[in-house]
Amino acid sequence: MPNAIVWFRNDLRLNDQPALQAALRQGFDPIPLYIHAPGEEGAWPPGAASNAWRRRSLLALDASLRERGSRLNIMRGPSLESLQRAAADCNAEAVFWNRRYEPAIEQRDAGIKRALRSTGLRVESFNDSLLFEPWQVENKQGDPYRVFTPFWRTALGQLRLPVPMAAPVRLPGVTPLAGGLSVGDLELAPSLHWDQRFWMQWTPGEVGAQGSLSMFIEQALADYGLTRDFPGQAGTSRLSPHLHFGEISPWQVSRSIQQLPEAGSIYLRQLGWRDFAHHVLHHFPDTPESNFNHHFDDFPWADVPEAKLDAWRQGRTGIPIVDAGMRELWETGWMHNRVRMIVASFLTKNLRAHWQHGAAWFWDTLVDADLANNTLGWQWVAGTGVDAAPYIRVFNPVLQSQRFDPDGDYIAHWIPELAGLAAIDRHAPWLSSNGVGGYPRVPIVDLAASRLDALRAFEQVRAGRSAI
DNA sequence: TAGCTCGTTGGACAA
DNA sequence: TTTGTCCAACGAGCT
Repeated sequence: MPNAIVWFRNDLRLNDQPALQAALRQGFDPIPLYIHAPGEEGAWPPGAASNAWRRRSLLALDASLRERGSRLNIMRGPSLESLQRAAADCNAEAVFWNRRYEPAIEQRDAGIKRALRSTGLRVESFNDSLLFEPWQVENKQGDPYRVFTPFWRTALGQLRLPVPMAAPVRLPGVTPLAGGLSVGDLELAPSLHWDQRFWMQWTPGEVGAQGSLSMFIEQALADYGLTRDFPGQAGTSRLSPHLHFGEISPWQVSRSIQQLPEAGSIYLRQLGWRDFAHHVLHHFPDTPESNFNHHFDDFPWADVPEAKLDAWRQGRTGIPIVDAGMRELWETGWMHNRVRMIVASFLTKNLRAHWQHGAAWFWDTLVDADLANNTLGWQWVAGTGVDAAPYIRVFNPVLQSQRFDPDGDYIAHWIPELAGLAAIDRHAPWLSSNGVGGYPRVPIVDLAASRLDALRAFEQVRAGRSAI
């Protein structure tokens, strides 16, 4: 049988794997290949937490390929040269991969496709990661959407899930490519081993992804609409890193949650946000670097001292719900979505730091760091992004804490210094006369005063806009 | 074309 | 303690 290279990227699975299935269906022996080329990701090479996850996911993929008689070949970039070398080495007639949508990667892949085709190779790419690719949904004017709800209404009307593609039981054997590396050679593990505790609650790879999905459906899906906002409860799917690395397909998730149509449709909407983020990133490729809403280009961000940014990063702001979230992030590589909004609002509204400070920290520390989602989320909270709200919304972290962590369990879990306080005092310990150990006695910023400052700064943008 | 509706996740305050 | 109303009036998307 002729050979075809299956270029694995962010699709580290064997079920529902369109590129792999295409190779098999077209009568090729698949040669699985992963190429390490962080320098090709533009301004956004993967962060430390992403690398730590990817290392384990690659090991898991290699193991399941070996169980089936194949193996994962690993090379170091540049990608085009690696593909050409690999193709020559194994006499491949075709190259298949699944698409990515980061602007730098889209551009790179288009060039690679042209170059490989010009040498006579068959090259095909597929969607493996989205319910709707960015160009499949458009409004009645033929333009991209800028508001989620109309995007999702249109998208849902077109939703067709593909037939499941089971992982192949056996795969043809593979002769190792010349110059092939091992996963260890890529040096993806953090040098400080700060990720050690991550793996008590995460299992990167396809098996771990299937486990997360099963656990979510058995234990949390039925109450998803009620409990997803409460960070102290296990009410969310925790599928985000698995989806980011393509360890599970959005189609399988979508099919599975339909067991419970009502709760399922609420969760499906979250997958819709994922698609919408990719839609926005594709059509507005400069948004990782600049404001989606250019009226904010003159917004008076504060020049926040590094010490205060560090207090935010390290969970020492003196606002318990903020610090609990930042410590959860540092210790697990993940943060509950409700708390992401709270810490982001605190950084961009109360400290009035540019949202890019936050986006950069999340990018480095989240195991689910995803350029589309990270950019959309930060710009949304900062008010510079896709949200047509006519006035600025400043989260009050104390109110959010009282509403969504009413018993203070989440705070007590991540901030042991405060566990001795009565639940009611954990939201704003500076109001309590009881000791709080080494925890900051007062917040690094006055919430009421900084809120008014943020509203005034926003007013400036509005005034500037109407003057134009 | 012009007008209408409504927008993931809010806060403050009055009743 | 809980619930309702206003905030101040943008702009995307549809009809």
